[in-house]
Amino acid sequence: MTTNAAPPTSGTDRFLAAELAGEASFLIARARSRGSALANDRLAPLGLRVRSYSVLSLACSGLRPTQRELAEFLSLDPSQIVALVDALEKDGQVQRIPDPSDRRSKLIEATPSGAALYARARALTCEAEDVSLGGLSATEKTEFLELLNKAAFPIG
Amino acid sequence: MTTNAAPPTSGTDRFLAAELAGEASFLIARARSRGSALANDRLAPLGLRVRSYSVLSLACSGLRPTQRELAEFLSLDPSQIVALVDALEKDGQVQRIPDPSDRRSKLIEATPSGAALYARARALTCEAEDVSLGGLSATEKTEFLELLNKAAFPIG
DNA sequence: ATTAATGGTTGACTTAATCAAGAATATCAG
DNA sequence: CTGATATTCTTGATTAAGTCAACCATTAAT
Repeated sequence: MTTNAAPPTSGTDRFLAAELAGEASFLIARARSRGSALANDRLAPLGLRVRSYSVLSLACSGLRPTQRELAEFLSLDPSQIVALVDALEKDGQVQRIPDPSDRRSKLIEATPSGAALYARARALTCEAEDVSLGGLSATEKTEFLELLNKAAFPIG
Repeated sequence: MTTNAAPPTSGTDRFLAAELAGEASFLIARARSRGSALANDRLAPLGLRVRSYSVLSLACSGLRPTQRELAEFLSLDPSQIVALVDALEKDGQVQRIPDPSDRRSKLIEATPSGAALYARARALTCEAEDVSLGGLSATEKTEFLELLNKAAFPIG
């Protein structure tokens, strides 16, 4: 038996001492990488990814977003929304509905099938979130979400 | 004058009521998108991006990481590290040093030029972080970083 | 000494991000 | 109303990022 007193953490723990480990951009990138990998794994059986899931989620919100609004809210390029909605629409989960007040824009709404899919997907992403944030207590989790919200929506 | 009592926030604020707005994966994705866009803009004049910056940062840490360690710590594929180190090395900011204890692996260390570049880059990313997390008070910021750390490094 | 495992590298391939331009519609100035 | 300007969605091109399998050199295990 070697002098193996260290717990089986990770092997790169010594880099926690580096300046980088204190920078938000790095920590967010790493948290996102882990979290979205988890969520994507769980969503895969449903034919969804975190991206398409987020579009489906807003399509299910009853708020009838336009594609432009989806792009802004999700921090994506409008052309990316086109591709995401195309895929969901071809799959019958979502519909493009002509905006009565502006014939340029299209309202994105979930079909019944899409709503059912979302219900299942939502359970999976919540599960993934629980795993992903497993290191946080319940109160820490809510505090974290609150601060994340402020970071994600600066002025608003 | 229309009944425009709402402050000029964003135009998509109504989606804050959607379920999605309470999910960590979405909030993290959005925070990262905003944050890394800010950081990339500031780093661009130095010929860096957040990715290459993070490699340079660890190369400047004095911890002499191997490429494998960089990949693990940064949640990147080893082949991505190759490309990042290639670019930094060709630019003279970083060196591949043969690991005396394992001739397979290479230790990544910053050159003096790389260290100088990092000093300037670090100032810019800190500045970007201040802007990015401008919605948080000082205490909230430290609390946020602490929670982010727990989310980014679950067990460790 | 053979076998298996690891670290770096390359190449192929898929997905994501960025950007410019076009068609349809809406808004605004005069 | 008319012409100029802006907006929405769309397409296409281009670059960056992520994923994966295979290879060589080396190390570790049997």
